Amino acid sequence: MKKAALNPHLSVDCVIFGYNDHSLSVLLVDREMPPAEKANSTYKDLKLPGGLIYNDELLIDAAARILEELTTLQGVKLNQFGVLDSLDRLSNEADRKWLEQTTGLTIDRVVSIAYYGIVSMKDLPESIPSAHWVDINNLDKLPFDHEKIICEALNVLRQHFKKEGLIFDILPEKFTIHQLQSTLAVFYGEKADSRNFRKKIKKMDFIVPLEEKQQNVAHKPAQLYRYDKRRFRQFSNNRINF
Amino acid sequence: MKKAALNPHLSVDCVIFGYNDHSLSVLLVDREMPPAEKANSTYKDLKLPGGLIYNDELLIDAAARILEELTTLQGVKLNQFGVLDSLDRLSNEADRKWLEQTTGLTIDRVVSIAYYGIVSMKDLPESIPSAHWVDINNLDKLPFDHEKIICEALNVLRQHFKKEGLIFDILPEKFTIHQLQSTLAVFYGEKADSRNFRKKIKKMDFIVPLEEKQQNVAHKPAQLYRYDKRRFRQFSNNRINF
DNA sequence: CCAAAAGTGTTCGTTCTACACCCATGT
DNA sequence: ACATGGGTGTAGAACGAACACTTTTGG
Repeated sequence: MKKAALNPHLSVDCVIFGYNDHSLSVLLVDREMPPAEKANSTYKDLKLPGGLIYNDELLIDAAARILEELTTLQGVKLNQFGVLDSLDRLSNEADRKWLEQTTGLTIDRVVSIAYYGIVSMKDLPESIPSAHWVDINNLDKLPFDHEKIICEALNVLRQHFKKEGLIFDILPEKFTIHQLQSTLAVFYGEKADSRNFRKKIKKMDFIVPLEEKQQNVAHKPAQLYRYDKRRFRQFSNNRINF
Repeated sequence: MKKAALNPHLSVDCVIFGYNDHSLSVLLVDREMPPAEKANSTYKDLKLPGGLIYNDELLIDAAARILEELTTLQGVKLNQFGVLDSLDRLSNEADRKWLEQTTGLTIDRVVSIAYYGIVSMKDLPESIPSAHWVDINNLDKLPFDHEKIICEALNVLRQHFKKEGLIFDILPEKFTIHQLQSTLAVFYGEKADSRNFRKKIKKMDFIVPLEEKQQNVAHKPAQLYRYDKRRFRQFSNNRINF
């Protein structure tokens, strides 16, 4: 029930990372094209979820809305990380026609603002209609500059883990050091020495031990910790040492 | 001689830092307003140089063009660092009218992409018509969110010094360690121990000693160095230790 | 001979790295 | 009893911080 019009010059694109215990994927959506065009395209018909914004809409709200429309995902925390303004983004005639057909507008120039988000694939239904998880290491050719965007998103995301404590957004409220370490490992693709890792963590006073341990696990139950955002903001002079 | 139209939805803003041996300033331009409005405004009539882009223009080209139009500065290397999309950017009626009058367009929503640049004030004419250098520590109230933008620009700039070797863009091709250190000091507002600084620098093999020394200086002539971009890209695993 | 910046080493504390074994629990 | 992850300590290397004096040049 939007009153404002679509803005034919501004779009958003979303890079949604999905992780589980072992792998990291990106969410891509199907692009429907007229069959004639389909034959011509050198690309797979997968793209990042994205689209035009409304004139009375914040970019981040547009990103959330479009993500929901295309993938049904809700409540994903989105972070802006880039701007795409090259003049040849629509140089593929099929791409432009597709946009004009799906929006009903005349499109000449679209600048796109890029967002990324992270979700746990385990918390989601097995499959999402008209969307697909693609492993970060198996990306095929994608339309536009979408590969570059994804790569850039991953870099920014890793920085945000360090600078903004973003990792704690995707951990449960109570977590073990092991969980923290192996979640990080998924995003960095490597696992460091766990003794040294523990030493580091214990020095970070924004990671607070609870008076509580794991229960019902088939091994020595682990100490649980929580993340104290306030202490992080105050104390840390920026940049965690992960 | 542009054929394309102004894009009423997209603008750029430029934060141009000017430095000399001792201080760091930002370039602001006068904003002409009808006298009636002028009386109402709580702001000084200074703003960041910025304006709408043309539809066939890259954002960075627009930024360079607008910077030149408003300040006559040419050839400043510009770096994108932010996006401004809040809905109340034009909630000050005077601001919106000013935009509509100067562009001749109906303006409802403008998203702005922010760029920063750095120039040596010594290399420029004493005064620039209708523009002013304002010391970074003496910023008065500015329209919109321009104060926040400037602050953000400075943070990003400091990061780019470390991550992208940006500092070497503003040093002469042949420079001394002292020059490097005191230039950094202007942007960080502090100067560290020079013995330790030298030790650090000597370990960076992308800072290469030349077979050449200063001449005609009233003190022991200093070793000159150059910056080797290729070695920096290859070797440095990102982030100089300044 | 003075002013001005160049250049140089050592010590001490901190942090980083590499590395191997026993512990508590559920099945 | 075994499988699973939880949890611990130490030694050596690398790094960062603090610190003061001599050198070379031009004026």
